[in-house]
Amino acid sequence: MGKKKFSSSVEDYLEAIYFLTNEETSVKTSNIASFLEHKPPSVTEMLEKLSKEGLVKHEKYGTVSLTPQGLRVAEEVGARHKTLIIFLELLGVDRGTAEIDACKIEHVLNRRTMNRLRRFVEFVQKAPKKPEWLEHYKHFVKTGEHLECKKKV
Amino acid sequence: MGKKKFSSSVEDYLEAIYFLTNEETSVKTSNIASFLEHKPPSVTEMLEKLSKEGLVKHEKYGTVSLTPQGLRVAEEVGARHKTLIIFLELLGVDRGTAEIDACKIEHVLNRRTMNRLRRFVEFVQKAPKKPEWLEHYKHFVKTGEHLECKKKV
DNA sequence: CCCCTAATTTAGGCATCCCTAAATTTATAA
DNA sequence: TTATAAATTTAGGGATGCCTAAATTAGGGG
Repeated sequence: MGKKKFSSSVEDYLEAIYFLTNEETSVKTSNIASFLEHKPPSVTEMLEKLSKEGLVKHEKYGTVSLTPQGLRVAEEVGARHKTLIIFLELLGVDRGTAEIDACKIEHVLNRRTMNRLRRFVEFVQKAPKKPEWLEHYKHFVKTGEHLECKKKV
Repeated sequence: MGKKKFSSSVEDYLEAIYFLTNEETSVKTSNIASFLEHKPPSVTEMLEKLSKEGLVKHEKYGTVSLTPQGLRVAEEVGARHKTLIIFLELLGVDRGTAEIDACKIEHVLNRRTMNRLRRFVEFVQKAPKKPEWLEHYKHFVKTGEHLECKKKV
C-alpha cells in the first residue's frame, strides 16, 4: 500500500526515460547516458536493476521503455519537479538555478512539505488578481525595503 | 578563495559537533554517534577523515573539537539550517517535518536559492505589520478558497 | 595496584553508483 | 556479402559511508 521508496538515482533514471520517451523516437542506452551525463556502462547496469524491479522493459542491445509501474513513479517525480521549478521561480530564483536545485531536492522532500509548496503555488496562481505582496517581495529582494511603509522611514 | 565543497555527510558531522559543543561538557565519539544515529565505528572513521582535512581536532580515545575552519563550515551550515526551518514553518510545515527536510536540503541548495529563501524570511519577519496574505495563504491551505474574493464565488 | 567494564578503535564487509578498458553485438557502407 | 564502425554490454575497480565483530584502551571500584 505505502509507496515504495526509491533512491535519488533510480528516480533520476525513470524521470530521464520518461522525458526521452516524449522527445525521441526510441530510447536507448546512449540517449539516457548523455541526458544524465553518465557513461553508457553505468546506464546498462542501472537498466538491469530497474528491469529486475519491474520498472523498465529493456532487452539487450535494444530499446528502453517504462512499465506501468515505472511510468507511475516517473510521473510522480516529474510532478514534484514541475512544482518545485514554479515554486522557486516565484521566489525569484532564475530558471537555471531552479532546474539544478529542483533536481536535487525533488527526491528527498517529505510529502507533507511538497503539499505545502504545491499549495503555495496554487495560492499564487489561482489568486483572483495578481497578488501585490509578490511585487513587494521582489522589491524587497532588490532593495531590502518594505514598500507598504508609507509613513516615515 | 572559492569555498570548498563538502559532502552532506561531512557537513552533518560538523553541524552535530557544533551543536554538541554547546550542549555537552565534552564531545566524544559516543555523543556524536547517538546524535546522528550512527554506530561509533562510523564516527571514528569520519573523525579521522575530518582530522586529516583539518576540520576537527581529535586525539585517540579523547574528545573532539572543531578547528576554526571546521567551525566556520559548521556555522554556515547551521545558518542555512535555521533559515530553512523558519522558511518551511512559514509555509505551514510542522516543526518535525521541517527539521527532517531541512537536514536533507541544507546541503544541496544553491547559494542563490538560499539567498532568496533568506530574503523571503526577512520579508515576512521585518514587515511593518503582520502580512495579511500569510493568513490568506493558511486559509487557502486548509480550505482551498481565496479569502479576497469578496464578490461572488 | 589490579581487574573489570564501558568506550573506542581496528579489521573486514557491504551497498550504491559511478568509472575505464575490453569484448561483443548490431548496423552501415562498399 | 563482408569488413568496419558504432553502440552496447561485460569485467573489473574505486569512492563514499555505513555496518558488525573483535581487539584495545581508559577509568573506576575493590
